[in-house]
Amino acid sequence: MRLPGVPERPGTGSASADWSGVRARLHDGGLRWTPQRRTLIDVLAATDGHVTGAELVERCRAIDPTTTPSTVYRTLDVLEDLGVVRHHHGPDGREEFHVLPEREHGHLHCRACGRSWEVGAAEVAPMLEALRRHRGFEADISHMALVGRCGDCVAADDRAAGGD
Amino acid sequence: MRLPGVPERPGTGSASADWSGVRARLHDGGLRWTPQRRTLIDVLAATDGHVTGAELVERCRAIDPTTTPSTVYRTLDVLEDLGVVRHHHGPDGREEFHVLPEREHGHLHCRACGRSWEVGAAEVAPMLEALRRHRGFEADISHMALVGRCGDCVAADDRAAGGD
DNA sequence: GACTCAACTGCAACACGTTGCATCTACACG
DNA sequence: CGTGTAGATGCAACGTGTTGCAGTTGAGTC
Ligand SMILES: [Mn+2]
Ligand SMILES: [Mn+2]
Ligand SMILES: [Zn+2]
Ligand SMILES: [Zn+2]
Repeated sequence: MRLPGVPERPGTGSASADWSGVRARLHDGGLRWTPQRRTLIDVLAATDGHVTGAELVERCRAIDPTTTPSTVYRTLDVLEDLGVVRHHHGPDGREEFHVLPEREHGHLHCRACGRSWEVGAAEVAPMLEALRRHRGFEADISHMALVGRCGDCVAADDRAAGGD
Repeated sequence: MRLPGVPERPGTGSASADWSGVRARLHDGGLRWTPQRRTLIDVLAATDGHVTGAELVERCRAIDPTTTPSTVYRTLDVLEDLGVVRHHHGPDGREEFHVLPEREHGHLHCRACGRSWEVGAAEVAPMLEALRRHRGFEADISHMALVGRCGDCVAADDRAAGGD
């Protein structure tokens, strides 16, 4: 029973999602609902797109200054088991989390300009399908992060180097 | 003029390679040949396949106990610029180095059993080619690491779960 | 062999997580 | 509403790198 004065700000937060369900799913697994976990869920609900682990710790501390990194990272592990978040690693190996991805996707990171893009499952499916057929290997698309140079940076380099 | 008593153990070390050339190429770039760099080169020359950064630091310390991590990591950066080593990141984001890869390749890591495999450039070329055509993105194959479950572990899971 | 100076090193501090362990607490049950 | 207990927390120590800076050194030049 939602009060009229407290709109849920639909469209904000990731996917206007079933955060309510998380508590129930924790209980179903014999896990617990704690103040620390609620803090992190609040942060995640207000987050869109990709965010680093360190950034999540910082945002939790903004709500509750007593927040401890180990608790946040352990809770993120739990939430990933639940499928609520997914992580991959940036070019330097640091963790990046995606909250409730609507569609499964991999990641592209440009070393030159630092920007990143999502790449839909369909776009990489042929290769992953080939890996499964040839080797039986089932790759985790969400964890995939390709590093390289984006079109803009390649063009810029070409202009600087070979240009006539 | 190699002495008979000090065989080079051909086949050991990576690619029985042109380590001699490294010193010259450093000089060409205005860089220096130091005892610390020689230690790391000695370690790399005796290494086959993939090895973590931490492991390299440890092996340098075995030769020279005064070895400092920052020097090793900075030298690895230099050597990667020279193309002597390549690195990627394991499932946990830690660095793994490959010494003088004979052929360019990506990496497969099984989350369940921890084993890993190389995947030849040809095997992933179609997808990377598609990325280049559609987006202009040039992915670095050597840095690619796909995480998932290998054929053996998938089969084992299937047997445990669905098996009749 | 001495001079010079950019490249290099070592150190200390930091960033990002992870782990072991003692303590605490959510919550199922009576 | 108490009690018991498995699950969760907080802390301290650790692992893996990275960075700023002051001091050192490789190697080109005379
Ligand atoms: Mn990297
Ligand atoms: Mn990972
Ligand atoms: Zn770019
Ligand atoms: Zn496996």
